[in-house]
Amino acid sequence: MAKKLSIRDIANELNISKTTISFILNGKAREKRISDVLTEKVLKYVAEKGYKPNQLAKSLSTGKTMIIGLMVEKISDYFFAQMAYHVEELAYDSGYKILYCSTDNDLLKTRELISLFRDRHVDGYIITPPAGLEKDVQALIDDGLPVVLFDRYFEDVDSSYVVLDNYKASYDAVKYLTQKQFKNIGFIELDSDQSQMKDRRNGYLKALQESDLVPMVLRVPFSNSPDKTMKHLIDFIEQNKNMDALFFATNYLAFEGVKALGKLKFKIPQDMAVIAFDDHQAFDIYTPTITAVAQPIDELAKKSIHTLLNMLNSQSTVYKQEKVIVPANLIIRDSTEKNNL
Amino acid sequence: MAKKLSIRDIANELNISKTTISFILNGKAREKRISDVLTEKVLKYVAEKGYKPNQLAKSLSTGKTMIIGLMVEKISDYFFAQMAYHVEELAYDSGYKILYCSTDNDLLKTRELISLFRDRHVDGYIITPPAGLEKDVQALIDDGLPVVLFDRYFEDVDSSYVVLDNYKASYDAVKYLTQKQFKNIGFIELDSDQSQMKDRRNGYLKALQESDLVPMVLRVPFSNSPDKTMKHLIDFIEQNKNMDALFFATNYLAFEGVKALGKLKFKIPQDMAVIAFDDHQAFDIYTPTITAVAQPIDELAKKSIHTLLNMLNSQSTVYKQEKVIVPANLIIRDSTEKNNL
DNA sequence: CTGAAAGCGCTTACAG
DNA sequence: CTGAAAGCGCTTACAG
Repeated sequence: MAKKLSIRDIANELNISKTTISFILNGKAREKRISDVLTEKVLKYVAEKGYKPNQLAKSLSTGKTMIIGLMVEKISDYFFAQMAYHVEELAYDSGYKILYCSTDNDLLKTRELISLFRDRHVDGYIITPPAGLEKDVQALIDDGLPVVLFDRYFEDVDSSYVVLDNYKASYDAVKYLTQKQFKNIGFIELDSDQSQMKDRRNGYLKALQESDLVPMVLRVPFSNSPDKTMKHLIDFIEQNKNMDALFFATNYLAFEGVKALGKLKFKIPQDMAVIAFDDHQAFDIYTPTITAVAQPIDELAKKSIHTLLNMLNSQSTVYKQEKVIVPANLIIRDSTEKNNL
Repeated sequence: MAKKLSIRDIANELNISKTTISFILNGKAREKRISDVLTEKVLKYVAEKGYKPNQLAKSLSTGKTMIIGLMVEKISDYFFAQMAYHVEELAYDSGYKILYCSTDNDLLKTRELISLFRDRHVDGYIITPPAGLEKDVQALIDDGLPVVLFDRYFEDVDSSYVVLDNYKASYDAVKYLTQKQFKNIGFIELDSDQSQMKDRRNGYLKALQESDLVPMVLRVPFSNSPDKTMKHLIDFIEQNKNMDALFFATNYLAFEGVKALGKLKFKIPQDMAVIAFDDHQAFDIYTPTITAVAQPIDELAKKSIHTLLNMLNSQSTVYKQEKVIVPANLIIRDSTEKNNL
């Protein structure tokens, strides 16, 4: 490999100092009152030779890496994959690159990953935190590192975050069902106390309460195999014969639920209406199409990056911690439209 | 932020040289014949203080960043998202981190991204190259940088790659249809001359030829809107009334195709059998379930990382370029099983 | 067994 | 207007 050109080589070649070149390359020629002639000459030479400064050296001396650490629950999940795509695009537009990792919602793994990212001096963090990460997030903030939590937040930590309005989204979805005259609405959620789940549950409960309806809730253990989840679902459906609608707290649960309903020979929506939280491509092609609470992922990504960039561009390291709550869209499809049949 | 401990601080504190500490930290204590007592002392101190070496400084002096550049077509696509997840896991196991980006299959964008990754001195590359990237891949190889192409390859470039056996997978899928007595099998592909598409098309043509059947091929322009794609599909289906089976070269096309068939009131598989290339979660829950050619993504990811790690661990920078071809699995579901009805 | 010193390739406070 | 020098925090060839 042809040895890469360094700033020193250029300095020698052009018989000027590294300092001058560095100033010119960093757009400080004017500020440092370097002659236009010299500036031109250096810029021309650099363009000709295709010189690119070594970012490692630059980072070591400035302390900035221009890298954002993106820690999502699982990059392969539809929601996080979309998020990653949008975040990447916006970050690159601002000159930042993305180092990513999946936490698998595992506390110890996440701690390890934060430590790795710190060793690499990433400039800022976008994190979907697993339960129990409060102290670690606080530690990042205390150390003056820009952090934006995403998808969920901690009530006890004063951090920036960008989340969906899970409570209202869930409330609206259930309200829609009650308006459609469904009376026995089951809720199927993950066994998790993270904010996003809690808010979804509370929205459901609130909407039922307003109509004097009785809650029926199934909590599916987090780390269940698909088979076990299926069994839980089937039991739940069979034990609540009077149910006429099911609200699933995640799209994954909805997939399993729809399969379970199929096995039990339930017709959707005649025998059971279905709404899923978190939209998915597949909901639009399935027959019947599935009504879903859609998260505006591009919007969530945009707000996350903007919030982070604001912190990165701030002079102080005591950041204003911004809380951003984004409304969801209820996308009505066939799985709730009994009357259209 | 509490100033981070550096190797120099430790040297001062312990009254020994940075050299000695560096040797101990890098596991060269034995080799450098440093006393066990001193080694212990240093290790203990470091553990106590939670000292972590600055990776930037380390990278600058060793020239290794322990970062792999992952350049996929689009991180949000199911296939690439899965790939990213598996690659990440395996890379982290070997101490590597992942810097990722989406090429959008855009040649200029990809060139720009390679340049950015080079500036950051990533140690190796996994790339799903867009058409036209031959010279750039060759340049990386010539400069002694480890590169593994993924999902597609260039016939004219002697590079490592890991790809599916697209030709055989496609041939087998069509062969399956002919054995099922389908006689008029249409093929719907993207208008692309990249290796993966070409191999899929050729496998289809070969299988038809062996049964003396007539090809019917629709090429959908790459950058079409969904609406336009839909129109192409509907026209194609209407103009070929005799078709009894459709083979889609990508899962995205299959989604659109299934929608189109729905609009035209075709029943699957009675009026039209369907096979999709590249499996998708949704194919298993759709009614009827969709037969698909599945790519073993974990296997592809594993081979890619292993191939790259072999190069990274090699002494020489003139690497043996490995070509890995992975077989696909035909997953038979309801959309091809007329006789079961 | 251990350390002083040079080097990786940048930036920037300071001096003139 | 421009440059010599110190510094970022590591590694390692060399010397003893």
